[in-house]
Amino acid sequence: MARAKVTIHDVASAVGVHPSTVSRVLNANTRHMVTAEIARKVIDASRDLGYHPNALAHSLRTRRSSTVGVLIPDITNPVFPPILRGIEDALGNAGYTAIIANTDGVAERGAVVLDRMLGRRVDGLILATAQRKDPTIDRCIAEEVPLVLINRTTKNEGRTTSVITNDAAGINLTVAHLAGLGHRKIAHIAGPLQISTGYERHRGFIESMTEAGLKPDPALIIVADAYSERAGERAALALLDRGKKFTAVVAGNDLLALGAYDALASHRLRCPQDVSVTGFNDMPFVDKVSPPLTTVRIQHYEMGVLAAGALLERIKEPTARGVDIKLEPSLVVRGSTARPG
Amino acid sequence: MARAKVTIHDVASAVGVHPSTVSRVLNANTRHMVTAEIARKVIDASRDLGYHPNALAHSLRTRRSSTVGVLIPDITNPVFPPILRGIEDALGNAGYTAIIANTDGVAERGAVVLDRMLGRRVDGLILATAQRKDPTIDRCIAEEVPLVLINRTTKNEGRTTSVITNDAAGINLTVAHLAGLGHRKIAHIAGPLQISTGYERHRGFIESMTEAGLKPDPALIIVADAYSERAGERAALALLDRGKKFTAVVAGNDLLALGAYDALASHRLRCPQDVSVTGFNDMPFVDKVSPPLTTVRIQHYEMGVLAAGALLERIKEPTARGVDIKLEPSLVVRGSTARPG
DNA sequence: GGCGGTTGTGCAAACGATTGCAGGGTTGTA
DNA sequence: TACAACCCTGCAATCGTTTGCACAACCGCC
Repeated sequence: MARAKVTIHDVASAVGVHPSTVSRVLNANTRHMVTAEIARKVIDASRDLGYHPNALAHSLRTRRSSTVGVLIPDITNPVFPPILRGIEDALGNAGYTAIIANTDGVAERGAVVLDRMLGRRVDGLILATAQRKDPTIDRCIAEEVPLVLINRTTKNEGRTTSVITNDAAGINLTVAHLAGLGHRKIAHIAGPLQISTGYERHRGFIESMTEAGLKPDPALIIVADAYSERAGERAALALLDRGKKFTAVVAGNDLLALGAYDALASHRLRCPQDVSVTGFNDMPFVDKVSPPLTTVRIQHYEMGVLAAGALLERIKEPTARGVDIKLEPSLVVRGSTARPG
Repeated sequence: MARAKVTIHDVASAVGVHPSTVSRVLNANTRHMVTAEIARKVIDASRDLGYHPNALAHSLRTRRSSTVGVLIPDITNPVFPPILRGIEDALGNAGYTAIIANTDGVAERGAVVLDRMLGRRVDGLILATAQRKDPTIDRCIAEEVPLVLINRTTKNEGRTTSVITNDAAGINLTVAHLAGLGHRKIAHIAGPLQISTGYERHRGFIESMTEAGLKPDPALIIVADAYSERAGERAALALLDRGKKFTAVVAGNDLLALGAYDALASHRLRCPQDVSVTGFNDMPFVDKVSPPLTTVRIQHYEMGVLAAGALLERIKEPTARGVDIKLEPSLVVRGSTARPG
């Protein structure tokens, strides 16, 4: 009842003190300024009246909203929920609230979403949408909003903080695994190269092949236009159309790998007997697909927690130089890779 | 630059008018109050200065935050992302922002999260966490916060609005399908009965069995203690332990079904040759598991959109009587069901 | 030319909190 | 007893908008 109404004034007049006194009592680090007895009365009264502080008024006055914005491409992509969960848990513990928005990877949508967040006076931002060259990021830097990039990073040297995976190392694990099984003709379905993960994994692929004593064949490398099953299927079909034989395909992420499954099936190729496939991310349920996907495990939840922590740091210390936290991935071998027929 | 600073006052003094005039210009439905020429000047100036309205101040004054809270059990459960996407898309179009929080289904966490949301003065709430008897809901009703339940509903007659699936009808589809294949000994792994989905699907199971001319056998019905894979596995194992034979199991949702997969496998039972399995929700990627899961498809995204729409209605018309929107599910037959051996 | 009716703008009080400053009361010391 | 040093509490301004009200200027009309 009446929750909408009771303010600090009501509590004040109930106790018979000035609103500022109530404020001081309710504020942990000014409470010592007021007599214990009055403090108790105030606390009792605010409980009895059902007082709940108005965060809006608080934020307006203090210029801190205890809110951070999180931009992701699409919550429907299974990589993100665990990351978000990590972010929310860590922020929640610190008394912060996350506002999440989907951009679908289109810059224009990102801009309006960003506007909305800045309008809400978020204290900081976590971006999972970074492109290697990214106007959204430039804008944030210009506006001096504390910023942390997650999962993907950008070209900006030292101007941002990021929490990412060692993508090249991850790909190296897959290539080494496949080479160890005896594969020599290994294809690569790369993610979009304007995204750091696509770029780095592609670079890692070429390096790892060379390292393994294999020549990366340009005819066996194709770049998908998005991180989605459909894009993966299209890319794999295009690869098959080229007619160049291969016994394994390293996909830029799990969705692309699942798309490749479909393409192979439509060509009556069996996985792993005819073609081995690897993914990247170890997103939920890829252990249950058929065949269970061999993939690179990244630390979703931890990335979220670390990113949130890093952001809170930056909010406290906005001038600190950006750091790059790089987590090491691991290989999870399942049923989608085998010796070449 | 300097975004933090420029306010309506700055724009006003730049143009040489009073702040209230600027406010009127920037507010679509008061703009007609001011001369076209001045309006143009104000608009130009606010663009040039890079003015962005402070949503906090706006909300404080108008008592509308254009924000709604969304409570879900766990974003990591794949049913929710599509629902959330629907909610966010619909809210976004209306200029509203969603704040999402996970409760893990524990009432206490729900209470603190709710506090936080009310503190932020959300204009309304969407709950996907409803229990059949739910203190959170009672509190919302008491506080007169516009409320919409999604996916799960509650006992409160007519006091709430909800957007749910016809759960009993969905289960009926699976039972009819299995009965049609020739199954007679059909088991049921129910979801928690304090949740409406668990309750309704359980009720639907019993009805459908009777309808199909089969006697529901209490020894073949077990209630899982959560909607999770592990709970599904435990329940299925317990069922197997009872030693009573069955040739099909109707699971309360997809996660329980996947857990049942594991339990069957550990008993060297093949699906669907030895035991058929059905799920509920048709969550993403269950078409890719092995065997592809026969399940009940619900309209995730649409539920989200409808719930958001209904909430916006209620915000506009808070006294309107609650309605219950019930969406019809459909059966998707895949590889996990077959004629009994 | 005076008068009622628009029209457009300014004024100032909100919205609900926080906080620097001032003042009244108490205590301790000389 | 007087004075300095505290310790509490109240006062009032402020955060950035919105909005009811007052008021001045203008219009047309008789």
